Amino acid sequence: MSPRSSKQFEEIREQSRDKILAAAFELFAKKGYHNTSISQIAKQAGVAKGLIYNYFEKKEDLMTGVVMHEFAQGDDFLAQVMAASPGKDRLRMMFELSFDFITQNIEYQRLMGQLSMQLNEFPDLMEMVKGKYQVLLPLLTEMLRDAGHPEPEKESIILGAIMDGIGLQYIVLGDALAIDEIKNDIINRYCK
Amino acid sequence: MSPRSSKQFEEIREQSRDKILAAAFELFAKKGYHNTSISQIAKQAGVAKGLIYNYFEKKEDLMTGVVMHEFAQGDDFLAQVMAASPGKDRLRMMFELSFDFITQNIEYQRLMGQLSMQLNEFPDLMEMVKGKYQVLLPLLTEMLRDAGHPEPEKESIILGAIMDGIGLQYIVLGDALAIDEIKNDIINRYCK
Amino acid sequence: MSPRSSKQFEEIREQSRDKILAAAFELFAKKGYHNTSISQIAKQAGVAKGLIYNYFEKKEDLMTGVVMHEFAQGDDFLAQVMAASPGKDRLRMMFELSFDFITQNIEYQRLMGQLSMQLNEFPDLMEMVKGKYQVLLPLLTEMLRDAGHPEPEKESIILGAIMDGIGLQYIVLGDALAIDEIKNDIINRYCK
Amino acid sequence: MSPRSSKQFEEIREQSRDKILAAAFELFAKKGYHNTSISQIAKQAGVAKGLIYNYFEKKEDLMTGVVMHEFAQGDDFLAQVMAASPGKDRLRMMFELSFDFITQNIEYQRLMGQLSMQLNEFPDLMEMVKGKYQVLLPLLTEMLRDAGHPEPEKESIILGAIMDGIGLQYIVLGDALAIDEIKNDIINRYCK
DNA sequence: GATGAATGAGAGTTCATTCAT
DNA sequence: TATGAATGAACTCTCATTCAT
Repeated sequence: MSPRSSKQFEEIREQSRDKILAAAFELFAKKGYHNTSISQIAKQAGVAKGLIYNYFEKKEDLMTGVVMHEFAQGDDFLAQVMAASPGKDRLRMMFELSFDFITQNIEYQRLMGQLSMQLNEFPDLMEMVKGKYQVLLPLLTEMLRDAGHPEPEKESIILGAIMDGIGLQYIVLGDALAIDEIKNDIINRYCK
Repeated sequence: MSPRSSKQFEEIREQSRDKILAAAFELFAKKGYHNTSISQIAKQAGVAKGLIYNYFEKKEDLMTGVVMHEFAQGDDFLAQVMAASPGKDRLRMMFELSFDFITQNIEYQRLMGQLSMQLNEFPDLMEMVKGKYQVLLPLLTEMLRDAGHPEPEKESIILGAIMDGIGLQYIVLGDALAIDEIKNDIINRYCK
Repeated sequence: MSPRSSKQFEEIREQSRDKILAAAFELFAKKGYHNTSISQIAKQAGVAKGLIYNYFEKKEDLMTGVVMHEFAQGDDFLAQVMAASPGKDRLRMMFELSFDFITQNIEYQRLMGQLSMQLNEFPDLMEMVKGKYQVLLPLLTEMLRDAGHPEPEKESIILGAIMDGIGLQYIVLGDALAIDEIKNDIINRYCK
Repeated sequence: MSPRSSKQFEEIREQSRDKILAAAFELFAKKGYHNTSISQIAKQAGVAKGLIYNYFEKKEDLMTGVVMHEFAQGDDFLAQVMAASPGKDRLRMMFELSFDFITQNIEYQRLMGQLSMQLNEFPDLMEMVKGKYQVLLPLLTEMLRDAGHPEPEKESIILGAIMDGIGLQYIVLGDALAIDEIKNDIINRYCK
């Protein structure tokens, strides 16, 4: 009957929090934020409705939590890209991983897409998303410069738009979009 | 005394329907479909809540109605593009109008963006949107061919993605996106 | 362009009123009073919704109108019974017509049934229905007396209950009720 | 501190459910199903409107719940009848209890009456009501046979109709129906 | 007499949030 | 920490009724 150590509590908290975030992510992405109820998230997470409010003050905070959690995993993505040697190799690696991501994490895409269209609803996230763009764009510029592109500043903007546009179209068209051919085309263009 | 003629009734109906559609469009775009209530639309349109149901069976039908109404105006866009002489001129015209549209009809962009992220919620519109893409892509291919591009099929897909991506980024970043420079860059690339 | 005579107006009024009453009767009986909307009645009657309010102040009055109209036709029923010669013949005629009525006018039965269960909702009709009972019961007593029954007062009450009960059961059970056998049994009992 | 045990929850649930059912029963019987709103039931039960939907998915299910609850109590009635010794005594007991029931549970009568007139609206209940009839009729036949009636099959049908008819008339006429005299008459007829 | 667009109160229902345990 | 019963505001949708024509 000894009281649990604060470390044990911490672990329990983290486990519950993760279960809730995972459930929320899946449901928000699949059915949309407004079509997902707290009850459904609780059921999916296997916890009681009330518990969610121990970790998140409002439903909106759940969305914020989910997005931040997913963003954190975006760092893995970046790390993998950066692990490749600078130049065309790294650029190719970036494309490979990006196209894999687009096709395999369509849930994530959809969630971010919803978010982007409704950023005024989630003011906390607005800055975070904008910041993400401001961070990624220079990295992309650098990759292009390393790969020998003559106008890396201009090109990075265009390339960023291309990748966003492909993600968007994949959400809408699904496999009706010949994404493998597009991928090859893009790699040929930028990595010779 | 005598009842209104059916033509009179038709006019009245059209006016009311238009008021409702305009209000719904504005609110759906600004606040999102689920964040917009029928009451708000009614108030914005200056009609009673119940009247909306004389024209649209369900809230979902309002969304469908709005999108179809906006799509119809997309035909004007196309007509203007086609009015330019084939070749680089037409391509340039397309870019000019597209960038104008992106910056001036951000409401429309936002509505379409939301729709794309939530297409499974509006099955009627799903097909319409896909169909739109299938129609526009070949036109774009043709314009590129007329403009002397060596690989118009491949390029049209990339160009489509670019334009979608720019629209998406403009929604998120707003004027933080240097859209005029992008426009000039694009025009230089494709129209020499 | 001569003004219509008041007699012509009267005819038009009566036609419209009858169409409305017929539609209301059918729908009230089939779907129930509360499940029938004025719009549905108007459509079924082939008139505009507003016209109904030229003839009936409120929806409730429509119910009253329908019931009174149907009651009036109950007089035909009575007349037919009375046309038979007094005694067992008349009683038999009453049974024949009653059972025919039960099986053929189930709509009417259902309407009256609803009404009976909800009389407090239609105070105007309350007295009318009670009055009907007070009128029919003595007639039944008389028929039984003419047919030679030893205790016609008591028996008429029982017989009235029997007929009401059979009607009720027929509404619920439909053809699962062996109504022909019951009819024969009853006729044997009362008409030797 | 610690959450309530599931047994505690169950008790709470049962109490609330009963309050709601009791309120719904009273209001449905008095004012009719369609004239009773969920708000009124909630107020009468002393709970919030939303709570009702923790226990019943739809308003229709409330009706089903009410009827099943009342039916269950009908078993008590049967048990009491069966407690009397077979033969005329049991039959007399059945009459005594039935007439008591008719005059004392007019709410129940009215509810069942409404239900019968609107069975197509409650398909779940339809079968239950028919089943009830199929069960009770043979019991009645048996009682008549035990009481020495020469034609118990035929008579049970007539007797069932009589009792139904009396109940119906009592709903409509109330105390204008000389129900005590009828009761004595019936008992004299069937129990010598 | 006849039309149907318009109104708005009120219905059934959902759901984020609270709270006693 | 964890539970789920309870709340009530807000939602979508219906419909009796009105009224200008």
